[in-house]
Amino acid sequence: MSDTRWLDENEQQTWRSFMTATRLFFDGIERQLQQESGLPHAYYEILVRLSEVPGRTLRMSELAETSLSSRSRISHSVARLEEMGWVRRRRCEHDKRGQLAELTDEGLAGLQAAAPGHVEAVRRGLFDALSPEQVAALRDISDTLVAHLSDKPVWPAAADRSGEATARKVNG
Amino acid sequence: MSDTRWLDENEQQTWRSFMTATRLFFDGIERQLQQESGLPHAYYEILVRLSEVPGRTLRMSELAETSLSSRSRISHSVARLEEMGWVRRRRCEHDKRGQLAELTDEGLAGLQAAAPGHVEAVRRGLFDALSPEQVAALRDISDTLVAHLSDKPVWPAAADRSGEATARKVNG
DNA sequence: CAGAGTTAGTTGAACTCTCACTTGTTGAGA
DNA sequence: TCTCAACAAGTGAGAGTTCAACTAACTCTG
Repeated sequence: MSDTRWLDENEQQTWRSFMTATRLFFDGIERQLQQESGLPHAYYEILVRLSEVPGRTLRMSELAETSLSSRSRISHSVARLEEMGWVRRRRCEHDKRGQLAELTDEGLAGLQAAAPGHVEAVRRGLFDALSPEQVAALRDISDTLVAHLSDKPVWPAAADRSGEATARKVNG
Repeated sequence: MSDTRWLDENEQQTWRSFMTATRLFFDGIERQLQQESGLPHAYYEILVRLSEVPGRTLRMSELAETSLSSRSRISHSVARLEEMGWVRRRRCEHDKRGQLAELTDEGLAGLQAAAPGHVEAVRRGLFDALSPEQVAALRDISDTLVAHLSDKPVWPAAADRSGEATARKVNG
């Protein structure tokens, strides 16, 4: 631990620029969605996932995985979306522990209403700025990072995403 | 508004990959800092900015700008850091509206204690995964985006960052 | 210099997210 | 079959962020 691999000048500047770019960009995305559709980006993504699946229905845990959310977050989010009438919860037939989240017609309509503004924001903030070569490079880099981080994430996943029972056993 | 410039297949996949990569990466950064140092990444950045400036002191609004935070966020964050004894607030001489935020010795020590783990996480999550060419490309892309988004952000800045008085005047 | 408008910073409410804990269910092995 | 670890999901407290409203100080301009 004593010999930290510090960042050199180039890495330092790359890191800061990357951080600044992503903050500026995602803050803008978040604000656009919030203001025009009253929806956090995370909620929008949940709706997208549901809309893309046959039956517009997914188990809570699958929804959590595909939206890169914790189960707890999905519970809270779906509860909120259910209040809005955009998602409906149903019991799971074969596993009584399970719950199914289904996108309602209202939810689909809401998503379709929100989509144009959101897509426009993504285009303006990202693709309008980058050359085709940069877009290709960005995709390559992102794919590399996703592969890298899916295997061994920067930091062990939250206790919430299961495994805490094991940890308890091991530790106590 | 009716002719949305939808994303084509390549853009769609680039966008999703980019989103996934940044989420995975920054979630990891956040978790590492929180667990090892009990600090949100935003707070860490505040400490870094203060540590880099002569006198380890910055006006609240300058701090807000360089940390890409709203004034309100900075107010809350500095209040929290002050409670911890890591930052001290002082009055500003020449502008009685102003407040100066100063990094204390404890704050500097805390930052120095947090740094190695954080830097290691950045390296493991980002630079260990990418080739030198990819790092160069990432820097180029990020610089491009920062320049683009600083000029015309995806979405108008929050009311908090001033200008709402003007808006009120124009609208009313 | 008076008043209008602007700027610096704070505050509180509302909301989301995380973490740790709890409930109820499933399934494998003694 | 009984038992207990593993799993699915929900819950509530605590923390951070945002937004709008507010106070106070500054600065123009007539």
